[in-house]
Amino acid sequence: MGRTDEVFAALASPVRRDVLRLLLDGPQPVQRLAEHFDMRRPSLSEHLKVLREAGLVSERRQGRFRYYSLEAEPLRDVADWLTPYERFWRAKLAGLRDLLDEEEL
Amino acid sequence: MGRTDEVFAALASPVRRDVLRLLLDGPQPVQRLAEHFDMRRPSLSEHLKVLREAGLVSERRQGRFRYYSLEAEPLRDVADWLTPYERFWRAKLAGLRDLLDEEEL
DNA sequence: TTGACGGGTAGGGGATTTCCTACCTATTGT
DNA sequence: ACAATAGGTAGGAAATCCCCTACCCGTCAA
Repeated sequence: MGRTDEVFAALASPVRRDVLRLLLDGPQPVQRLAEHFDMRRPSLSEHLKVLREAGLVSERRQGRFRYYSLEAEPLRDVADWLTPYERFWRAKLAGLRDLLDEEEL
Repeated sequence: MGRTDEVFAALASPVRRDVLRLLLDGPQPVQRLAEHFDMRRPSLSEHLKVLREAGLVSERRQGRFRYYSLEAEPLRDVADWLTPYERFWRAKLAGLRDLLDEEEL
């Protein structure tokens, strides 16, 4: 599994996407993140592990707390992957779909 | 599972992302798509089903062929989801550039 | 020092994924 | 009409995912 694969796989879970959204407000300890989820803490720990291994979060230990921070850089891969499709949904919005269809066949 | 969930889940598979990439060249029958994958056709059919249910492809029957087309519009959800993170990876890049500039001194 | 707290790991169970082979339908060419 | 072709569905096996409980370590406070 390449790194981009891991990033897309990590984003496949709504829980993990929610974690990233929460981290937009800044680094937070696990407990605070856990308040937002209806699951036991070890399960959240595993989600954090997936995010860590995809490079999407980092942790900083401080006393008995572990602050998790957003690492958005791998998301650039997603944005880059998305680029070639952009013109297609823009075309759709502009009502140019018929034109595209003619081009295609 | 909401629609955005389905889209992210569909993109989690490298095979399905490859299918979308192939469809950038225009609608194609299943056979032609299958040439690019090391798997039996029914397995590919199931991947196509996942893409269909996520709204990422559509099919048009013509004779005994089924032409699959890219439907990029749901990808806009992904792009929208990405937006709030953009400034973070830009910040990171700027930081790296600053570091490099310092080193160059 | 001892308990409580923050948070990770181990291991298991059920659900889901992903591949397979076998089979089915619809269309086309002979 | 019949065989071949395009491609979907059925059902099963293996792997993976996601949640759980039980347990572990490190840190802080009494």
